[in-house]
Amino acid sequence: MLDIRVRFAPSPTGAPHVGNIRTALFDYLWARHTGGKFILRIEDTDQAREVENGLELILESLRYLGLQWDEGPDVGGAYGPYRQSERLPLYAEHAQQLIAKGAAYYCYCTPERLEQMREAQHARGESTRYDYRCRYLSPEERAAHERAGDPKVVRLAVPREGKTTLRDFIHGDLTIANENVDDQVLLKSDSFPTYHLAVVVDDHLMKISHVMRGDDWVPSFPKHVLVYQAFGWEIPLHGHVPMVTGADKKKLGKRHGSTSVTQFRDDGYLPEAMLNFLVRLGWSYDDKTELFTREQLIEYFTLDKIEHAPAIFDYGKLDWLNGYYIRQLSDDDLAARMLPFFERARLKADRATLRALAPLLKERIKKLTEAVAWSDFLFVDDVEYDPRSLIGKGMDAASALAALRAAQHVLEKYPAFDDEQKIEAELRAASDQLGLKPAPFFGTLRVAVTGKTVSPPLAGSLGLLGREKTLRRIARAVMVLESKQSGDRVTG
RNA sequence: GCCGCAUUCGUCUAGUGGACCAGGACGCCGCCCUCUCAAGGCGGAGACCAGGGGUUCGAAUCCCCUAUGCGGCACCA
Repeated sequence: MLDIRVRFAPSPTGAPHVGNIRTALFDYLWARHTGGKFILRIEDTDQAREVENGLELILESLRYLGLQWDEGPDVGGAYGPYRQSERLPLYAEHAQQLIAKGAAYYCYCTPERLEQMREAQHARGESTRYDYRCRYLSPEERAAHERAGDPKVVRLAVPREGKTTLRDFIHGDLTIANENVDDQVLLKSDSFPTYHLAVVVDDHLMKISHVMRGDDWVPSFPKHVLVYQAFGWEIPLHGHVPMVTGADKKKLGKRHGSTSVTQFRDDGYLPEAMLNFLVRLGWSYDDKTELFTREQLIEYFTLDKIEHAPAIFDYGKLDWLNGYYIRQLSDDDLAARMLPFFERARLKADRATLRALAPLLKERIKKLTEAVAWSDFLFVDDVEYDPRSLIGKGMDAASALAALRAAQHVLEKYPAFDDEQKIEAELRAASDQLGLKPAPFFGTLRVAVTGKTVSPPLAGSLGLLGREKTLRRIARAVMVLESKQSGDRVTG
């Protein structure tokens, strides 16, 4: 039985994208499912595109989702280093071997020349590709370039005939005619490898058993297969996972909304919801199950259930899932997870209050960020609102005033608001006595106390707000209505 | 332009020749519950399985063609 070793190999060019991280999830699940190893390798071979905190963003994203890696740049492992920029000699050496085997050659073409070449090809309506100029250089010409010290790259010598096939465990056999494959650069003039050399060398050296990557890599598989064959290496199992797209079916990008994993974290999405959502983009277990715990995913995940076609990232369904997982949280847990969002909003929310608030918000919020807007009235001195909203539908200023005074009477009797059920019952009775339906009665009280027309259940909210603030706010609302009434009389 | 991949309700998907006049979930609509908002319960609309040819007693499922969409065509990954 072969040792399962799968790797996630991002390049540190920015915050990891949900599409990429979905692939990482598949990698992780496959490793855990099989008892294999999940390896993190950093493909930092493009110095120009690298971002300073790129590595940190990758690690953060993986940690947020709990995709723990077994080998990687920070934890090491038997096949390191795990940063390609630290493996340069390896690539140079292997490029050398390919040249010796006649599978690759030095190319002295300048970027300017290549640019002109492509322009000309484009003008002629041809597909752009290297024109083989340096592939067939005479020994003399080659020596001249060497003597002149011209910068050079190493290019793969792709056969001009035949075709190359890759057995893909998601798509089946993929085949591309060699005549359509470019003589790709393998080693750049700055002595860094390109992706095409580095992946093959590293996947082989790191004994990777399964290569999973996005569908957008399909067109370049022949280059990799050819390199494997030139070395005489066994080709790992490959699977090209379908793309994750926006609603317009185009590759997910900034214009589609949030796309980076860390952004979702900051927007208040739970890792368990993200995990569940991401895995269902391109993978399913059966015809009924939508909800999966991490443990279940590890148990159920198999490669044969991966979808072939691209999937649209449905933000609405993610919200539903997130709401579902929030409802499953214990009050303590929810409180702990909400805390940072209140801190970020500069509200002095203490753990105990949040813990008591949790059951009230649990079934009302879809994201942790929403907790703040629902409950900020608890953590400020006073609330602002449009006085007109004190008067509900079917009410007038007089009835609203009566409702508030009745509430005042009821609430003043209680030294503490701890018996919510009893308070609610009494408020209801008071409302009844005034001949008001509960809706307008509680509505007026709600605005007076929370400043909102929508809030968590009132009795619970009053309990959390406390007697002093509650009564103060009601008294203020009474004054507002009184002055409004007298004002009405004066002007009317 | 060339090459490649894909195509089941709006969306994510189940489906691998008969159990499918196509099942589940999100969303949507209605009802119930209800102090607001949710959550929850119940019910409903929604896919001639991209189109056209075959193969077969029988096709969403196999083959061919077409269409459409997407992806790739760098000394980027």
